[in-house]
Amino acid sequence: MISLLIVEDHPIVVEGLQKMFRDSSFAEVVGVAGSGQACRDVLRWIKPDIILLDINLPDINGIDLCIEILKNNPKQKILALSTFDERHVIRQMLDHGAKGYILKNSSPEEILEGIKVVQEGGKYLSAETEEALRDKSKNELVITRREREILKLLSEGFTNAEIAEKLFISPLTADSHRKNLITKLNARNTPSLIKLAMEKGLI
Amino acid sequence: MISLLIVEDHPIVVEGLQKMFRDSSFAEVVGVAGSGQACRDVLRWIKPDIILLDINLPDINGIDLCIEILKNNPKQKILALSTFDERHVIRQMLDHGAKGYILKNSSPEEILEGIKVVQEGGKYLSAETEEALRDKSKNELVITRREREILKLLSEGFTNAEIAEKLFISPLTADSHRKNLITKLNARNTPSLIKLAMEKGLI
DNA sequence: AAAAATATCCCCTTTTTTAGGGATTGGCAT
DNA sequence: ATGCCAATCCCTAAAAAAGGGGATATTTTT
Repeated sequence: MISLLIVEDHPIVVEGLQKMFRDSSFAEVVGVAGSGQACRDVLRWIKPDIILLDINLPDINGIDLCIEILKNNPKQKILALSTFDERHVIRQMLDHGAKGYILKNSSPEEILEGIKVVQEGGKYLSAETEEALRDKSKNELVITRREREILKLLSEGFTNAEIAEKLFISPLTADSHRKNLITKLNARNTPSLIKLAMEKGLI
Repeated sequence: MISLLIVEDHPIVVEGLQKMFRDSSFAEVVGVAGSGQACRDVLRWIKPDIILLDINLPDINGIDLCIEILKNNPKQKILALSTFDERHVIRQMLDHGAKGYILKNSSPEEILEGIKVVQEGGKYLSAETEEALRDKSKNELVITRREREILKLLSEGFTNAEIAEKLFISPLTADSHRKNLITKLNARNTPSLIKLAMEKGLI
């Protein structure tokens, strides 16, 4: 029997998952936490085989919690749970050691399959997620730290000159970064750059 | 017994709701639809007392579906279901005749309470939702249709001149709208306007 | 240690936005 | 019917961004 900890703040979703595992024969829910803090508390007493970790928690984001959990227990198997809009997070979760990623709109079968695969030491990605990641790698969207910094400031309404002052660089440099961003994201100008960046979760 | 139709594309959430109503004594689920189209199909044969309508459906957005349903049957009671990030939508749903709004992270008690209230002809808003709306009205963020249109085009990277051409207006007019938007949202310039607009769900 | 990626800085011209304004129509609501 | 507000259009000068380059350090990665 695979033991599971559900970390998820939506009672409805928790109910749905519980039901699903009660009906299955190989996994059981040994704990439920509705927040990052609750998750920490539970983990002091319970060591589940797999943690189903929602990305959107009230007190902490999924990635940070994932990092934290794995720091304390590097072998912990974590399966990320999320809605579709957060593909950018998927990469980060997997990079930080999550063993899989499941969309909340996937079928019960898929979810149970994911649990099994992860328990056996594999990695699992929902079908749709794999597509999303493929798209992502096709786009080859790689933004540097500096560019992200500039992006943030641009989104806050600063001009090249103002950004330059803040970062102690030349306005021309700030402008170069901006232009590079526009090229990389295939935007038409700064406003559309901001939109695309926000859609991709870069801001 | 109150009859319910669940319109929701996440199987987990559907399970959770089903469970909740099975355990209750006064409401029962008479249908489930995972898309706008499925919802239309179901409604041809089933007339539920209340429709629980998710805002995020794969084929149509909740507001449009809400409008459509109410056009065909103005007395239909609709309870909107959503996550927290979509406050902006709440207003619109209620304006278009939804009878209430429930957050997916509210407790089963709240949800059942909402069902009861709506069935008795009242309106129901999750506690947190009411707060959100109050905040909103404090902000007094009122955007006209035209402004929203301009906003969208700006976010797609069109210049005043291009927008003017698309909408058959003068570039000066397009610019006026843009300036008004910047003032209304208290932005510094167009890029920051886009960011704020996206955060507030205007785009 | 060499290669690749990143960050930095520069130039020029044209287009676009910004920051102030102000003014007129047409529709909807009271 | 009258008043409000949305939508429309206009002006000017200054500032900023777009579009097109190119070049040199400085990290990182291999």
